[in-house]
Amino acid sequence: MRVSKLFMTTQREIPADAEIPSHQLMLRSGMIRKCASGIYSFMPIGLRSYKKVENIIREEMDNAGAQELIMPALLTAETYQASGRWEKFGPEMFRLEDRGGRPFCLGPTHEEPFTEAVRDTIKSYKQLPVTLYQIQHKYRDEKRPRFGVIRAREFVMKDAYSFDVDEEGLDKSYQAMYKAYRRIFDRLGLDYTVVDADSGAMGGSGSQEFMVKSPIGEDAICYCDDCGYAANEEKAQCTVPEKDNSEALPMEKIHTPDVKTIEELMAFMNTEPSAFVKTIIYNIDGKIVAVMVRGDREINETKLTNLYDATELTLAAFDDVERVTGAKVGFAGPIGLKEKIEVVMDNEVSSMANFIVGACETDYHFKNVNIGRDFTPDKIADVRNAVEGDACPKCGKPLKMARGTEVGHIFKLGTKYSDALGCVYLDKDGRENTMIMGCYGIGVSRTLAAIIEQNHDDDGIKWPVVAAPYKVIVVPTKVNDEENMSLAENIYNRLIEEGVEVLIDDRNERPGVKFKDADLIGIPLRITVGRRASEGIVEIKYRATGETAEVSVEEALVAVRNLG
RNA sequence: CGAGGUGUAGCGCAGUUGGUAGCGUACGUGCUUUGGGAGCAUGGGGUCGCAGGUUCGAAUCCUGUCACCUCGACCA
Repeated sequence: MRVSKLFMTTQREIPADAEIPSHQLMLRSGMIRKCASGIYSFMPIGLRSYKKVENIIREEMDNAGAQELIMPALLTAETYQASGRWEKFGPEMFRLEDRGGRPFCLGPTHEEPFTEAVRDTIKSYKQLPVTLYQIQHKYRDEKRPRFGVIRAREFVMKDAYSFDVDEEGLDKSYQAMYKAYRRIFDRLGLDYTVVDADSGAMGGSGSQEFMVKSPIGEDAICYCDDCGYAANEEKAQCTVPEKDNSEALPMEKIHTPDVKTIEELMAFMNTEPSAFVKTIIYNIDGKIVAVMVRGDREINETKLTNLYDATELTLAAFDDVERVTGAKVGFAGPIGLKEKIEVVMDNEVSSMANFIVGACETDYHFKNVNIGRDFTPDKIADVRNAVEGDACPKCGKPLKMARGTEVGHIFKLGTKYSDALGCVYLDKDGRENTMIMGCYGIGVSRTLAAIIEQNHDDDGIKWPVVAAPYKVIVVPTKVNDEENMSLAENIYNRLIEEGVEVLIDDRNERPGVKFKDADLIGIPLRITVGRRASEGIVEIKYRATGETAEVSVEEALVAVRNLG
C-alpha cells in the first residue's frame, strides 16, 4: 500500500477528550473515529489490526473445535423473555420497535439465541457435545462509556457457547476454551492474569476472567502470592474471622451531637473504625433494605445484587432513609427501625461483639451492641469488598491487590438457559435430559486497546508483529531523487512478491514527517532508503527496540523474513 | 442517576463593553527546503450545537433543549 493513497490522517495533537494512551493513540494514528459517545468507526489501518486480533481468536477457536456462525444483532423481545432477561437487563439494553410497534433489542449477549438454535437443531446425545461461537457487534447502553473502545456502547465480542450431556463433558469443553484463551493471549503477547471469579447467583461450578494488567484497569484484582489464588475484587470471597468471645457488656445509648461521619464518630468516641458497624440503606428493586458492614469496609454491590437476584440496586433516597430510620441520615442502625425492613449483616460483623451502631434517632448511637441479644438480622452473608491484607480464602495468607482490564471471561453456566428455553436431548435410554452449558467471551475491540496499553511509548504505538496493520514500511527520504525512489520501489515490490504486508511512504514529505508517522502508527520494521541509496545500503529500524542498522538490501529482506 | 464543565474550521484553542469571526495546526497552490512533525508567499474551508426570546443588531445577554467530557456512584 502506498501511504499517498492510504485513507488515513494522523494528528499531531492529542484529542481533548481522550484520557488514556490507547485511546489517544488510536485517535491520533487515525485507527478509529468517534461517531457518538462510546461508538467508534474503524478506519483502514485500525481495521487491519483489528482483523489480526480477530483472526488469531478465530484460529484458536477453530483449533479448539468450536464452530463459527453468526446470529442477528437485532433480536425480538421474545428471545429474551423466556429467560427473564428482557426485564433483568434493564436500561443497559438498547430497545427499539419495528413499524408495527413490536419490541426488539440490539443484542447485549447471546445465550438465548444460541440456546434456541441448539434446541431446535440437536435432539440426540449423539450430536453432542458442540461448541459454537460468533464474532459480532454487541450493544450495551453503558451508564458511562469511557476509555475509547475499552468501555464502549457498541463493541465487538467473540462469544462462544458449549453444550454438553453432563458436567464431565462441560469440564472438558471448558478446559478446551481455557487452553484456547491462553494461546490467544499468549500469541498476542499480552501480560495477563487468569482470575477466579465466583459464579454468584448464576449457579454453575466455575468461572475465570482473563485480566490484562494495567494501572488504568477498571477492575481490581485480589491475589495470593503463596497459593496462586486470584480473583476479581467484586468476586473475591471474604473469610469469616474468628468470633470475638468478649463478654457482652450492657448496651448504652450515647448522645453524639453533630457526629455524622465515621471519622467524627471515631474521634468522638476515641475508638477505631473497626469497632463500629455502619448500616447503609439500599433500594433493591424498589424494596428498602438495611445492610450492615464494619465501619472501615466497603459494601460490595455485586455481592448484594446477587444475594437478592436483583436488577436495580441503588442507595436509598434520603427521604426513604429518614422515614425508615426515623432519624437524619447518619444515624441508621438495626435497632429501633420505624418500618419492618430486611436487615442484611455482613459475615464479618457476625463475629464482632460490643460494637457501635447508629441508634435510629438523630444525634444518638448505641454502644456495646451484640447480635441476638439486641437485634437479629434477617440475613447473614458476604456483602463486603475484599481488601489488601485480608486472609486468602484458600490458604489464609494475606491477599494483595492490583488493577486490570477484563479481556476474556469463561463461565460454566449449567442449565440456567437450557432449562428456561427447554434445550434438551435424548440420552441412550431415550430419556429427556437438559443440556449443560458454558459460555466464553472475549472483548475483541477492547483487546486491541489492551495491546496498545502494553505496547507504546511517547512517539506512538509499538505493535507486536502479530497485530501490526503492516509489518514493514519503506521510507524513501527523497521522492524526487530517481535513484533513491527506484531503490525504494524495488524493495517495496520485492516484499509484495514475497507476500509481506508492506507500506511505502511515497509522499513528498520531509523525512521527519514520515518518521514521526511511522512511529505513531507503530509499524514494527522501517526500511529507510536515504543517503547511501546509491551504494545499495539502507537503514533498518525496529520500532519495538529502537535498534537500527545500515545493511544491504538483501540483508534488509532477511530482516523482514525474520520478523515472523 | 447525581454534581460540575464544555460546545466557534478536520484537530487544538482565542474571541474584551453586544457591531456580522480569528490564531495555531492540518488541507490546496507556488518557490526554496529534504534523516526526526521546515520556511516564505498565497488560497479554500464556519447556518459559532439546536430552537426560541431581548435588541436596530447576538458567538457574546435570557430561556429551553440536545450533545459531549470529567468526577461520583460509596460509608449513613
